[in-house]
Amino acid sequence: MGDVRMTQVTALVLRAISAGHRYGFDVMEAVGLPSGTVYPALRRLDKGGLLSAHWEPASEAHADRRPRRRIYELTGVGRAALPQAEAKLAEARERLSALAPIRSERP
Amino acid sequence: MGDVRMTQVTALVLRAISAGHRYGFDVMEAVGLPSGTVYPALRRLDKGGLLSAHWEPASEAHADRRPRRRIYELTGVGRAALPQAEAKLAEARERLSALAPIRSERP
DNA sequence: GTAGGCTATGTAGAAAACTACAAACACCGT
DNA sequence: ACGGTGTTTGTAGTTTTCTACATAGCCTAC
Repeated sequence: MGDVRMTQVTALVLRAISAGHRYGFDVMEAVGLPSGTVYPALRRLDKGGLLSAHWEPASEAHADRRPRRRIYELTGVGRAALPQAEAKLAEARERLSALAPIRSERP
Repeated sequence: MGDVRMTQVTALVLRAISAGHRYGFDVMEAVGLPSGTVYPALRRLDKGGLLSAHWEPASEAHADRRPRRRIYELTGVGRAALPQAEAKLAEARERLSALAPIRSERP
């Protein structure tokens, strides 16, 4: 339950979960990042207490004819961290769109 | 002159230089990233041959009453890499704004 | 029965990015 | 002479992210 650094990736993953994307592969597709980035981020958020995780019942996987998924849900702490995540994303969005005008030197 | 990986940060720095922000501190302000991120990125771009660097003449710094600046310019290779950089930034912008809708399962 | 194609989770090792600091120069105030 | 503010460049050490796999379940086709 150490504290989690709110990076761009963790913010994206947290938002994806809050939007209803409940397992790793789905989050990967939603945010467009590879498994080697998403799964470690999910684990950090889990260990940090912002997410809780459990394996779906084998019956569901069997009914859908696919491997079992690991289901993530927002915790209270995770929900409380959402505004901070959105702030981080807004900050990043600004960085990408806005480029400060060139300072005129020695006018 | 090894090849440089086009990351979000290197793309931002490259764009800042192409927009006329010619030294490290200026790039830092333009892109809103700390020195510990920007200076290593500048060095990678320099070593990769996308930028060329030189110290401004001491006379200019003295005239403006400040420490000397290290001036960066786009090389031909750097200019050629700009579209790739913009593509990377567009990709990142999309990731931040768009969140894929939730897949309905077992309809 | 094994090869191939999805789905799904995961890891090892390298590269990059972040935090926190250091250092130097120029000035101003006391 | 010293501390403070501002500009500019930089580094050390840690954490995060990326690339490139690996593994496994479940299915279809050969």
